[in-house]
Amino acid sequence: MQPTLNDVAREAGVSSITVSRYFNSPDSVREATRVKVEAAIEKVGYVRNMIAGSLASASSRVIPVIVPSLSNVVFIDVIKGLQDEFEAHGYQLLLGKTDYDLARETQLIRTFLGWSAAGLVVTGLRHDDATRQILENWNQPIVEIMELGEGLDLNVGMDHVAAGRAMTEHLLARGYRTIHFAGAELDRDYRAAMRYAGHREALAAAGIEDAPLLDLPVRQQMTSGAQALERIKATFPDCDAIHFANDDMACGAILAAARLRVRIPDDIAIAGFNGLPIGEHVTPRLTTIVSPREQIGRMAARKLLARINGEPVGELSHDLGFTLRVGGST
Amino acid sequence: MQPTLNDVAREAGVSSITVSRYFNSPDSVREATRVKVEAAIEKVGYVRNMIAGSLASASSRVIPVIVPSLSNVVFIDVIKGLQDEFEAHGYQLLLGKTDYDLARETQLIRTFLGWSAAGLVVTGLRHDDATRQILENWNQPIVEIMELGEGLDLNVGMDHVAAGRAMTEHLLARGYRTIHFAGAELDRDYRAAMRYAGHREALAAAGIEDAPLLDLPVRQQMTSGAQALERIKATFPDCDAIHFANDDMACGAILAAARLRVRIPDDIAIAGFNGLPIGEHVTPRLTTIVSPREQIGRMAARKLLARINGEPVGELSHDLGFTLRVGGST
DNA sequence: TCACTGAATGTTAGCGCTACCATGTTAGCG
DNA sequence: CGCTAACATGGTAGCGCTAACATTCAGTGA
Repeated sequence: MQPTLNDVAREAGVSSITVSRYFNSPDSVREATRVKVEAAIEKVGYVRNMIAGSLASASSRVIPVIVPSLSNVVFIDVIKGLQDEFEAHGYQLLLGKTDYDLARETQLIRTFLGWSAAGLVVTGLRHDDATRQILENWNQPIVEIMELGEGLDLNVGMDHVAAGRAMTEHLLARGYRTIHFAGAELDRDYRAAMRYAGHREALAAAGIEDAPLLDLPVRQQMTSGAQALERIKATFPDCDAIHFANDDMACGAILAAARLRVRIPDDIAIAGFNGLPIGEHVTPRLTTIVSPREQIGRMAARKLLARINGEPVGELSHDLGFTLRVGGST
Repeated sequence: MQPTLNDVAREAGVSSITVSRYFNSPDSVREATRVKVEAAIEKVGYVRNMIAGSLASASSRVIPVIVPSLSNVVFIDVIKGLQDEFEAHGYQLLLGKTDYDLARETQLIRTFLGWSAAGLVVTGLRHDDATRQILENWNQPIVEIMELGEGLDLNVGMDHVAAGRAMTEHLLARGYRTIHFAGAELDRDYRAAMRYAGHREALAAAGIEDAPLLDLPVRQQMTSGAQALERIKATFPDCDAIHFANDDMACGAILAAARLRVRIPDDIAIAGFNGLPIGEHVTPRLTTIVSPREQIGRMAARKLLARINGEPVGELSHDLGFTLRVGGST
């Protein structure tokens, strides 16, 4: 049997609540007591029982993080940022994955509420009515991440419509006119669809009404990218640029270009989104939009922790922006 | 306030323990009762309080997973496998990261024990004495993943020495003789160092005693790869093959080859390790060893769950093997 | 010296659930 | 129809901790 607070208390010659305070509000125990307690903890080999503490205080130092997928580097980077901040502040990250299924999201959130979580991080602003209802009645802080807008509580992300617009404005400024947008399963990856919307806006602003879209079924992103390039080249010989939904596809296209006898950017320019390292290593370098993935995680964690600790959080919605990184591919 | 088991019980006209049984051993409640309980749960909007349940039963459906890093795709894939299996069986994954620091590992494990975890997944077989002592006294199942050997309890992974040997045997069979091994921070990435040991074995077996090693400080893996190629080409003009510690570095080298005026494989052959998708997209295709990352996660989870449920687990140590995938780079 | 104050510590009563044992209920059988 | 066995359900205690209030203690000024 593991030793309990009482064992420590007996050993230290104090009451158990004093030991509890030693952990939870160290400033409220005297130096001399602290020393005794520390010695006793060491001696009996005490390990805090988080479960009991959470039950008694009706809140646990656990924060569920719900993401749609773990196959996408984007979410990995976000998780990294979250995990770093949480761990540094003594909070544990509980990982949930929806596979882009809103019903699954509801189910996960239900389960997680049973953990008396201190807060919640959830991807996106689109939820089930059921999810929305549960969360509106839950009185712990929530951060919705990735995109920007009117949310349930806190919100950290970037403007995907603006990002799509910015990239297409760049392509137009470079003189490209017949710009195709290529993505994979845009119905589930609705943030990519938002970038496509921005893309259309930019084209419309330049007087171009036609915004051809190639929406492939996902297999493997790089393969889809290569396939997209091949398909567009064959079908639309006058296409002069492809705006890809992400860097993986874009790099897949660049890497396949030699084989397909396409010169980049002379025959077709290629643009991506995310700013993954690989974009810096292909030839020519990929023009892309660097998304603040890890920062989103960090900032989301910080806001959540601030809210939990009753500190000011500033603006409810936090835009972390993005950067256009121009390479040789456009 | 959230409704409790008692509220459900009152509503259903049964006792709270019956509702508890409805959740924990559904087979032991009568059909008629089950229906009443279900209706009551629905009516009051009951959500199970996992914390209270875990305290009472002294075990929670939580499984801590400890990995050294989240920046490495390898661990991401493993986590994906683990998460899939755990989630399907109603277990939650608690994520911990050591940053390759064994003392941090001890600390994390201590914290996690306070969660009355049902089991534990930890990376590698090398641990602190403190960690070892804690875990030996802990009577819940443990899986050590990635490498193979005599462990604390269960063990799922692959043989890294054999993998290194296999690749170098392939290179030797292709006729390469002056083979350099290039890695990054091999002291912390000791599994890569094991592959280097296998590499040396293969060379020795072929009567080659010299096994030059380039161990770079990590910056970004692809960049290090490019750098390694550049450095080796400049310093060792007669080197005819580089055996890289991983695919990222190897692909970094392949992508930098044109710029460095190195023809692959004619001037220098390139080999990697892991079997990442990108290896299939570079030109020439990367020769690599496909590691069973996601399977390691799945198998580890399955063994752990089997042990938790008192089912047979088979061999304590499970070798998931590896495959040599030959591309044009060798 | 004593009342007075604020800081430090203690007492008590649960948090919501499940283990354990006790009791009731049903079906099967001679 | 009574008896038994198997099944279904209930009562009670307690998991290890913390919230809330109660008490003690040290230090202060009159």
